[in-house]
Amino acid sequence: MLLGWWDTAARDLPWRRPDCTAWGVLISEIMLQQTPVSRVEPIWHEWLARWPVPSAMAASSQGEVLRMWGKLGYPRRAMRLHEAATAIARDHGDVVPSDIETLESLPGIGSYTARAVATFAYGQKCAVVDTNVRRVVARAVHGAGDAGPPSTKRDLRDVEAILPEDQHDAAVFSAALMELGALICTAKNQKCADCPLYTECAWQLAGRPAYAGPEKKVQKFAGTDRQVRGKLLDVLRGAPGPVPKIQLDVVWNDVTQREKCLVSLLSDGLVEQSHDGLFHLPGEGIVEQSHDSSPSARRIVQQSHDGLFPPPDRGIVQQSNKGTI
DNA sequence: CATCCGTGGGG
DNA sequence: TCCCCAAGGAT
Repeated sequence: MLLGWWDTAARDLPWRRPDCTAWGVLISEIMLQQTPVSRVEPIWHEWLARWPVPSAMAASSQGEVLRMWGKLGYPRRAMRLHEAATAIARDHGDVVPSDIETLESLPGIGSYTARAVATFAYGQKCAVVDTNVRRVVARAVHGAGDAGPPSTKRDLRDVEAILPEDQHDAAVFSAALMELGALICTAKNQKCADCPLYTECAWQLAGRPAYAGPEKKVQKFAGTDRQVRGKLLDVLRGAPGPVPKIQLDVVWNDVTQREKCLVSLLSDGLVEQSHDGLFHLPGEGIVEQSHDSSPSARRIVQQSHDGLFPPPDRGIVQQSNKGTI
């Protein structure tokens, strides 16, 4: 069945190897949220080499993490992972927690990721429900063409109901369910002929009826704030240091949307503005050696002016380093 | 519960 | 070309 198929068909991914730490598993799970394996794998290796333990990442700036994140997308994931690393180092002895409740209390870790870490890093027996699993269950168990809208409670119950008794088997089963959804029981162009569940799949036995549920909405991207934010952040990622606002202005014509997105990036902590008016990744502002008695003290250079942002009538964001008026 | 949050590759 | 995603989470 599924366990046998796993032994022969599972991909040899680095975060599945026996010597991979729970920290390595956690990083992979965060990166794999909405991002394909092929793009995650090389970055994952770089991250593990650079930050072998959570405290190592906690010691780096957020900007450094964002740079290493590169273009994996949804950079808030990187910010939250940095936050989580800080909390793990500070509150959990630099050890990734193993219980679902504690994991879920960490930023960026929801139901899926908490259960994935508990299962794949610690071998626990618990339901792991992602979009692949929901689709496999919808077909193999319910005979539907695809999963309907998520229903956390019901989805969890469905998977718990089919989990093997044995703890180790259950963990492998969970991984196999996801792998089946990723390789065979895909959303489109599914490879039923190669499926280990072919003879018992409810969908197959029912003649593979088309999906009947509510239509799934496809998110637009072109022209959205998401695209604009991506362009703005890409400028800062590509620059070695703080940049003047004019370099951000050129990436998008619509001034209103551009300003709105810049403000939202500042609000999200993905971008910072120095007192000299330049924009930079978080933690990468201009610093100078302090003249304080304490040798390690550093501070952001401050220039005299009336405030970070100019009065509303002069626009949203300060453009020069001359201060207001 | 619906919407928002990036990105690059495949059909 | 354009459309549709690909191992979610937070609000």
